[in-house]
Amino acid sequence: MTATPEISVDRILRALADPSRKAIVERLSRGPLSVSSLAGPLEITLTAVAQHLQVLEECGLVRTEKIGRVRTCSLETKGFLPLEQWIRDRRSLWEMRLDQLGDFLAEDE
Amino acid sequence: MTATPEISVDRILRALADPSRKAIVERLSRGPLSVSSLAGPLEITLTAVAQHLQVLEECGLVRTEKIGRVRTCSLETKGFLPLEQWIRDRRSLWEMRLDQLGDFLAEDE
DNA sequence: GCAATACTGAAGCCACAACTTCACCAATGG
DNA sequence: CCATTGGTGAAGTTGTGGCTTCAGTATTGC
Repeated sequence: MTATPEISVDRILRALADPSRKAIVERLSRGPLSVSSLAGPLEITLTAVAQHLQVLEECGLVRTEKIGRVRTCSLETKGFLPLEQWIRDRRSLWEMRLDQLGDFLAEDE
Repeated sequence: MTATPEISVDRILRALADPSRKAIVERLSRGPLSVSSLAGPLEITLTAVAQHLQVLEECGLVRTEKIGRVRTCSLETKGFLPLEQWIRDRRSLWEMRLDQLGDFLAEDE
């Protein structure tokens, strides 16, 4: 019933799996930054950072806005929701199954 | 202050970013399965599945036990906790920052 | 005991994605 | 108005990870 349910989870996972992109998300969670100030601490070129930002933006984890010549990037926390929901689904399916099993076994651990 | 804090999140994300491994996790969330029954629906060899399972086991998302010649694989839902915590941390850091901003601005959206 | 099943280990292939470089454009400021 | 800063686009390089094949071991059933 959600908008783009499954595909987005794949893209979010792929996006966050890269160490540079994960680092970008972590830095942005402390507040918005320009592309060049993001590039500083990371040991990669400005171009690479811009490429990462495009991926993060496409999967809804980051929002950017260009004012003058500066592009300001900020975290879109709503972007995490599909992933969080996916994890919850795994757990609830698993526990549902364990309940059925409980009809037969009544053991500890 | 957690056990293996940051490294494990990286490994969990890398593990789940692969479509085959994500599919394995999804199928296992409905209940334990053997390696060969996991391999069936996926269009890859048994060897490939075994390799994926090793990755999933190493990052704590799957537990396996070999009885006789059959290795039974089950989901370890606790394995998701570091990732869930990481997401929560991003959000709370971000919102903390928004609160400070509220001292200056009092706008809607 | 023999065949089939269920997996394991080593080794090699290959596509892709993360990077780079270079050339370029657009704002800003002294 | 020229230099600097901030970013974009295209094109090429390369390492790695996901896959395969093949050969082997161990368990199970007939």
